[in-house]
Amino acid sequence: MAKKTPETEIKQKIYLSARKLFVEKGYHRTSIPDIVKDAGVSIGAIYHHFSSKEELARVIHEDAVESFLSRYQLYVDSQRTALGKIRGFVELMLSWADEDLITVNYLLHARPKEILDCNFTICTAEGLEAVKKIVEFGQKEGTFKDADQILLAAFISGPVMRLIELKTDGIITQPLSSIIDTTTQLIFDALKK
Amino acid sequence: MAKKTPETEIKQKIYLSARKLFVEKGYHRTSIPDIVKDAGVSIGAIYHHFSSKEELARVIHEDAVESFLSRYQLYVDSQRTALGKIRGFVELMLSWADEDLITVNYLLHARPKEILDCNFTICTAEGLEAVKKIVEFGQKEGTFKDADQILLAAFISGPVMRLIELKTDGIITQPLSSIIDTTTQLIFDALKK
Amino acid sequence: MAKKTPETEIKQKIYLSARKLFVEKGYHRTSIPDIVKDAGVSIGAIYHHFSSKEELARVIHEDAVESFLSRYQLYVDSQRTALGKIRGFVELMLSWADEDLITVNYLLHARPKEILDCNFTICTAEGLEAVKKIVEFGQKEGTFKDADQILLAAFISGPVMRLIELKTDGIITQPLSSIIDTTTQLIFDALKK
Amino acid sequence: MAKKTPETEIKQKIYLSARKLFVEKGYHRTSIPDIVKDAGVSIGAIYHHFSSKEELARVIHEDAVESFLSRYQLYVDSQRTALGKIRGFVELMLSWADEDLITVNYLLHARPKEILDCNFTICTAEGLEAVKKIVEFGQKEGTFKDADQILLAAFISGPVMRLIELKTDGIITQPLSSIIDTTTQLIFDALKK
DNA sequence: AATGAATGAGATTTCATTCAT
DNA sequence: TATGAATGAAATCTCATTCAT
Repeated sequence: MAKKTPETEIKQKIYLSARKLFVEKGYHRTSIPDIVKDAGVSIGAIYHHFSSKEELARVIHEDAVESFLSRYQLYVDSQRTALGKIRGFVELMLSWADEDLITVNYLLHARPKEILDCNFTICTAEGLEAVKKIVEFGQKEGTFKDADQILLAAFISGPVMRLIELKTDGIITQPLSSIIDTTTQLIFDALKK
Repeated sequence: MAKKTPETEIKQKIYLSARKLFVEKGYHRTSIPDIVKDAGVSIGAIYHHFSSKEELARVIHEDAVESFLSRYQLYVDSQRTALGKIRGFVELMLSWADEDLITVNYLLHARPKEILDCNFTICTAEGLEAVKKIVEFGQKEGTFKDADQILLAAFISGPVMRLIELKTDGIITQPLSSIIDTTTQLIFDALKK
Repeated sequence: MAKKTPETEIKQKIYLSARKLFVEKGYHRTSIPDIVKDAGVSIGAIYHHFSSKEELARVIHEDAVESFLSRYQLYVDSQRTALGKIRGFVELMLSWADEDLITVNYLLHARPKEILDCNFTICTAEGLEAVKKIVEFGQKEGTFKDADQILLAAFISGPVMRLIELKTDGIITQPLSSIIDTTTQLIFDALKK
Repeated sequence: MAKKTPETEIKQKIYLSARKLFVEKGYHRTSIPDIVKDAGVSIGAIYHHFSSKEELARVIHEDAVESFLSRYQLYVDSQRTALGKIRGFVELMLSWADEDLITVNYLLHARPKEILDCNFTICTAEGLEAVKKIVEFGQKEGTFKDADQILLAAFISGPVMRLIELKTDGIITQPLSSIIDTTTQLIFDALKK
């Protein structure tokens, strides 16, 4: 498992409650007392383990990015064809969302702008780089269209993100893993020459 | 012009400053004093024109939805082919984003959950319905695949939303209207039989 | 009256309560709720008039310094002999302490170090300069000893400050103005050639 | 040596760091974590050796008083003339300040009001008594003026305290022991008949 | 003796909102 | 209409202290 888990049991409880509440209610509508209630710990314990509410959000976010990147290696880098890589990416995201919708949503929606003054769009940036690498590979392979890489990348991440959103909003009810194949095919249809 | 414009100059100033700040910093990080400063009006003026901060957000949001729907009629409903409707939708969104990125972002990102307790997911709901109508049309026409409508809809809205995000983040620098044709083509390639 | 008085009645109440409490209990043992209770105003009113507790202390302090300087002009600068200036200084401090022990104590004891990170020892600095000017004058006049100016200055301010402290602590019970003459004489005996 | 030194090395470290920080930043701005950092010990160690932060302050203070009193015996009580006693007091204070400015400042400035609810003005009280004894001696001897004893006492302690303050603030840079003679002479000039 | 995780009361400050003018 | 002084609930965070190890 690539997920970095916090050391102590209490730290873990704080971490999980905070992540859940941040996704459910948003960062700003989640107060420290909310986390205290949900995690069943004291205020002091939170500040003992995390220097501030903001730092708590940052740690959660960085863990999610790290988790994404290690899954990416497993599902995408290991594939040797463009189609395989697309399928890997789709499978990574959709099955991960089935398994841990909270973390995936945190990754997709924790808009740093909402939390921090300075933009550290590590999410957008890292996510984009990862997907652009797939596009580059497909173009070198000769499988993909020669259109702008960023545009093509939007056709990989865009539909996947949208599907996860629709699952979160309860509009899609079936497991996302049941539509991995179709999704992969549609993306491929869009990108292939 | 479909945009409902506030009546007085002061109300207009409040409206524009609030919308700008909500997009720039998020709803919760924008305080009434922030709006006072930016708009150069008094606290009293804000509460004279809007009953609460929440109502201010709701008015802005509803205007954006209304604006979207009237543009939808113009660009999409008027089209008589599935391809035409896709092109219309893409053109509507991308040229609108070029023209008024703030409003479009407000529409896409104002997550009601962040603002209100009760979900008034008018955005997601309305947006989804609109796009699903295109899918239905294309399937009736016999042009589109017979896959799940929601899945196909995700291939229309997903990439478009992603492109607007990338423009907002400064990763795409060219006008979005310059990629209307290619985007349309890629969506069509994904959906067509 | 040289004392700058705050504009509104409420601001005035906050100012006076804060000054009283800061002197009585010290800056750090005086909480905002303490001031709220004593002044009979709301928390919000305090923050409406003063940007922070620290600023409240700074304003009080600066007023006291300003008040000191204008009294100094009146009592000391107007005198044309060294003895007259010493008497003026002693009278200024001791009669002021009789009249407004709180302000004088604030001036003498508000150790900026207790309140702020950076030292802005305006009190010490201003006070010292004022007293050093008397010493310079007396040396030019030929009345005072030729010892180090700072040392001589310590014989003007030191006993006066000590007397005010003893009055504050309740060890001296008579009005300080009753010992102006003797105090002046003793200082003069120490400094004169 | 009259100074009661804490028994263990760790207790000593805590004691010295606390005293230094109390003087540097004031009692209230010094937190237990500050002492932990400065002394390089654990929280537990502090509470093992001292029952509370307040007790730590009290022990430091009482040590300083005790140290003062034993020095007083040595420097003042041993003298058999009023002039000798004044010189003894001045030497005691100024050379002690050169040697251990922190302790002396603690003695002079630790305003109990800042620390405790109940006044334990041991400093003011003990200090005053000591100096008043010199005045009594000088009056009995027939050397000193017949003015109020407290007033005369203020001319012994006031200038000395002021000089130490000026040294602490960096306004006096030379060693205070270099001005023992002049200071003695000036005090004597003020008090003598 | 020594540690440091855990506690929770209490501190300062913010900010949406009201209301007298 | 328009103003901004005033309110006070609620937010984040600090810190002296306890206690199991």
